[in-house]
This record gives sequence, structure tokens and C-alpha cells, in this order.
Amino acid sequence: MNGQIFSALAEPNRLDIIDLLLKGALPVGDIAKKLDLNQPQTSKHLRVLCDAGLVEVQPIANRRIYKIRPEPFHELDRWLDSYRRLWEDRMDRLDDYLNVLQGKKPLN
Amino acid sequence: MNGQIFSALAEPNRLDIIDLLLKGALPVGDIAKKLDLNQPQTSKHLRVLCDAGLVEVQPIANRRIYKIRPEPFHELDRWLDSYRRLWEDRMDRLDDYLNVLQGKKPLN
DNA sequence: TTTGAATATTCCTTTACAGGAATATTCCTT
DNA sequence: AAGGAATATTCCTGTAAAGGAATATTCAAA
Repeated sequence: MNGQIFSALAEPNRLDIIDLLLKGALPVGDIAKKLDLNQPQTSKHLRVLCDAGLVEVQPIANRRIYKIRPEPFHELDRWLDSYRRLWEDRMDRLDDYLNVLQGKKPLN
Repeated sequence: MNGQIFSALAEPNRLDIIDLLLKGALPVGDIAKKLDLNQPQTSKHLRVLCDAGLVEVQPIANRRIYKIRPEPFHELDRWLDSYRRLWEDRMDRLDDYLNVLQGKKPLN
């Protein structure tokens, strides 16, 4: 799992941007307006999201239209998958650890 | 979507801790050993994960066994859900925006 | 009740990063 | 070519957060 994705989404405004772009691609100005952000900070946030691979740009005339890239979300989904399986399989091996404490099993 | 979850997972060592705990609950010492971290930093990271609701503690004698809490992961899953639907439904409304540019549709 | 193991906390320093303001860039329009 | 709109970048400053080292806390065992 690529931690850069989490870093990018950790910033509240960037998470808002992603949630906004989920509804459709938008140019910088619209994003800034809708989220009540200054244009420069919006561009900076979009840069980070771009570097993390979460969004991509499509220049149209003067504007730069930003849209979400699905890949990182699929990666997130796959990561959650491994979590789901382990969870259903009783992933909290607390009982196992209790055995360890009682010397019934070695600690690797 | 709670951004605190992303903040907590944004730190590489903390993501490692989560991935480790996915395989089973562990006390602080074992986590530190397996990830080659100092004990104090490990405790600090676990504190952050705890505050974010990603893990919980169960004290056993001297040790404090940390295990993953499923709720935040379900929340993440639900968040990804809304993303999935929109994506299948052609969420990149680039065409729509092109119409906007041509003055065929007002910009909300 | 002292000792030691396991863990948490505090203090300090350094670094990363977000926001503001100003400026640069790009590209359309005239 | 000049002007203006949309966007990106730079510089600066403040703040949050991570790591190291030292110390405090908790609890079991003798």
C-alpha cells in the first residue's frame, strides 16, 4: 500500500477536493470557488494530489480540468480487501497470544 | 469521511504497524522489535492510532496488547463505495464541462 | 517493599508542510 | 503585439509533528 495516498488525503481541503471531483471533473477556479479556497492554495493542493496520482489534468484552452484517477482507489480497495478476509477469519489472535504468555508457543 | 484516519495512516511506520496488527494482536515490545522501532516512538505511534480509533488496547499483566478496530475500516469501505458507484456511472463529466465552455449550460 | 520488565510521557530539536502575498506563466482574444 | 483571464510558482512565516534521549509509570515477582 502506497502511503503517499494517505498523506495526500490527510489534508482536509484535499479530501474535500477529492470528494468534490467525485461528482465530476472541474477546472481550478471552480474548485476554489466551491470550496472557498484561494486559487494558489488550490493549485498547490492539486499539485500534491497529482503527484500522488489521485488526480490528472486535462488542459482545455486557458483552463486545466482536474479529474480523479481510479487506480489509487482500486489500490485502496485491494488493501481493504486483505483486511476484510483477515477480519472474518478472526484476525485478533488474542487467544494465540495468551498461549504465548503461558509458554505454550514460542514468540518469533 | 473522517480525515483523522488518513492522517494516522499517512505516517509510514504507523501504516506498517497497522499492516502488522492485521495479522494479529501484539504487545508494544513485539511491534517495536518486528518493525525495528524504538519503544517510545512505538508507543507514541500507537497513541495516535488509538486516538484515531484505528486500534484499541487490552492490558494483560505488564503488557498492553494492541489490536485493530474494524469500524474505521468499514468507514473507509463505505467511502470507497460512493466512489465506486460514481465511477461506473461515468463520473468524469468532462463532456458536460465542454458544453459549459460552449455556453450550452450554466455553471452552478 | 524493593527490583526489574514493559510501557507511557516529557522535553528538546529538527523538519515538513500549510497558508498568505506577490509574481510568473500560459494562452485566448482583440 | 498587447491585454487579460486562468493557473502555477516562489518566498516567507508559523505551526504541527516525528525522532532521540531521558524519565515516569505500572505491575509482577521475589
